[in-house]
Amino acid sequence: MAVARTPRHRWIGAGLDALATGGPDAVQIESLARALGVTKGGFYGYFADRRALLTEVLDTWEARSTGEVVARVEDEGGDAMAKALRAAELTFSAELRPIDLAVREWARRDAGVAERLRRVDNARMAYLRALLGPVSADEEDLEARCFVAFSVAVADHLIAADHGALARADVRAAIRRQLFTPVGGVADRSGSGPASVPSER
Amino acid sequence: MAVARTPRHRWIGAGLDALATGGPDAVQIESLARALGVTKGGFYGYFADRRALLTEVLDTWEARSTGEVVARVEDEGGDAMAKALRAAELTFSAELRPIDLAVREWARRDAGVAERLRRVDNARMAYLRALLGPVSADEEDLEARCFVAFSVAVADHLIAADHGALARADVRAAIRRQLFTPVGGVADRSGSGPASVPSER
DNA sequence: CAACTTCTGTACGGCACCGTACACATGCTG
DNA sequence: CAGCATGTGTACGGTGCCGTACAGAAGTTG
Repeated sequence: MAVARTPRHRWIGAGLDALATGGPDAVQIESLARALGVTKGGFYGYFADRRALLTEVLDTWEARSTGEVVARVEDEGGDAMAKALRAAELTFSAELRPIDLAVREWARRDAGVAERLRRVDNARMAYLRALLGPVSADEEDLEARCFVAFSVAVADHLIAADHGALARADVRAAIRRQLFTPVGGVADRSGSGPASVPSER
Repeated sequence: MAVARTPRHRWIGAGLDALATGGPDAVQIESLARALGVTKGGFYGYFADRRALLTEVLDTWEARSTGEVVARVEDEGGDAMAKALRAAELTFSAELRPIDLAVREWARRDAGVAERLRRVDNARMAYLRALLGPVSADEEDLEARCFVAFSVAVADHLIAADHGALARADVRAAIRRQLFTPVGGVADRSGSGPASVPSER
């Protein structure tokens, strides 16, 4: 048996890279083959067609974004808050974030992708609720805090504006403090509190 | 002189539609021609090539997103707050928002587009600062409020999560109240206050 | 109405990608 | 080492899009 230089997972990995940098249209078989230093000869032994690859790429992203994150977090242990923070950190890591943004854009045009994203986002939002519940006044306040945290995390790399004398990290830190300030409490200005909006890893 | 059935602005309009729904890759000359019920025969009389069209599509978007918005706002009059709110409403209208999202994704891969987006976002952020300045404690608080408002507006249609018993509009309304609550003040729960995060038009 | 200007349809060559077919090489296995 | 299974390179036909060339239609102007 000839050894496989380019097994399934390498094609999927290359597909994830292409998706992250160029969107779904950039996931092209011949293009991936060039990136892998191969021709497309072996591709069709693993996948029926391009669509099948895209499905598996999404499967992999979904698994990494939920199951694997949960597994790593549970493995590392800690209290509920530490776990939720670590999960957010892993979810918006430098590797996963570009894929996340590409999937969001993709979901605007593909109902199937939108449904996957809904599942994943709901799972993530559940983590956030567990984290921010203790400091929130009621359900409405909790949802508002969660949605703000999620929105800032998603939009951070999509908004190009400057902030005068402040750096983007300063703005994120200020938002983070407000999100973790209990209702009626005084803002904790002491510095690096818990980070629901993770900085670059 | 034969009358032009398909003048410049119609090609640009079709290009904007394609950009909004499918991203820059979907702006294809023969595809636009089909959408216009024409062949590409006349296209190259107006534009040197596809790249030239994309440039003019971006020019048009930039003008509409800044200049035309300002012009309409100034024309309608009102105090500073009313003007800023109207500007936000126009900026995230149903026609402009999909283009806005497509441009943001595009900017991740194209430095020229990123530079345009930076100009536009800075102009928009200046409006927001004028609006939220009076209720903010200091520059950091102001930037945090502006960035939250901007992030929620951008990410609203990119996040697929549900909110339990609440509707997304409820969550947006709660965030809006907090953004407009002066420092140390009590949240105004009376209902429809000013809308920095515009609802669907 | 005739000549002219301008826009549009059609046809073409080139290129890139998809998916198929098949020959070949590579390294197990008896 | 012979035989075989499997992954890979190469070649091909089909399709869709880009950009060019040109002929003809449509409307304008004298």
